[in-house]
Amino acid sequence: MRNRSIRIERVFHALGDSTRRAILDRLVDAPASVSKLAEPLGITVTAVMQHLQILEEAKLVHTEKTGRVRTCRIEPAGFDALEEWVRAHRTAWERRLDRLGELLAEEDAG
Amino acid sequence: MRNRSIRIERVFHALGDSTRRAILDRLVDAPASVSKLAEPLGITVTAVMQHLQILEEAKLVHTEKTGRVRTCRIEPAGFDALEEWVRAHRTAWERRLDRLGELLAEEDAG
DNA sequence: ACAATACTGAAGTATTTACTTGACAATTTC
DNA sequence: GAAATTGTCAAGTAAATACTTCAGTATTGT
Repeated sequence: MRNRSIRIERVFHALGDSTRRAILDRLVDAPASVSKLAEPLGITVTAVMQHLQILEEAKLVHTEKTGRVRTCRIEPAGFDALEEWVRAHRTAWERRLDRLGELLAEEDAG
Repeated sequence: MRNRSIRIERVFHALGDSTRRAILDRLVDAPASVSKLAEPLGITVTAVMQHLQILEEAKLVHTEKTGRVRTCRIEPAGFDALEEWVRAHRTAWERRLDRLGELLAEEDAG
């Protein structure tokens, strides 16, 4: 079994904010420094740092500081966890509908 | 082109709360009334109503009132939008990594 | 008709959250 | 080594959010 222990809680919390999603949108194109991320968002570097912390906890972003600049990149683990969650819920729901369908078919036949 | 106009904004906002996710978990198993949803959550029916409104706006849940009871069911549209978003972001990111790989390979060769 | 059930609406509260400011630390660059 | 760049820390604020209570309104059962 793969390490699925990334708390989906954190992933959803992280993605629940539009600024953080904007950060992800940006990082999908290319890695960026904290100040480069802040610039188009019109918020302070401090604010971006706070968002980055949440994104890191959700394993949606990985950051690394070399010298005085912190480089931020997409990390796929959080996305994996999210996709997994959606898939699990959808299939559970579809299975139920199938069972329901069978029951109705039986009723019709009987 | 399919109807993708469900605001992903709303989907993420809806899923950003653990009580709402618990409601979804419950509805995946079976449809339920508002009071049945409230019972195991230990919150008032009013609170559940407020959550349901948000889940409906995100098209994750559909509710329908017949008589005095409102029945709540999973609606797949919101899940579709979510899956779509994850996939789009992942592929964009992977495409970039591929381009980067090619560039590095060229550098090595040259 | 009356009581019980199931939800709805308005209004209030306490906490969380996104953001700021301002002071500071660590690199680069000149 | 002085000055600019880039990030970090602590503390504060205003708005959003998840709840609550209480007072209704339909609908159903006796």
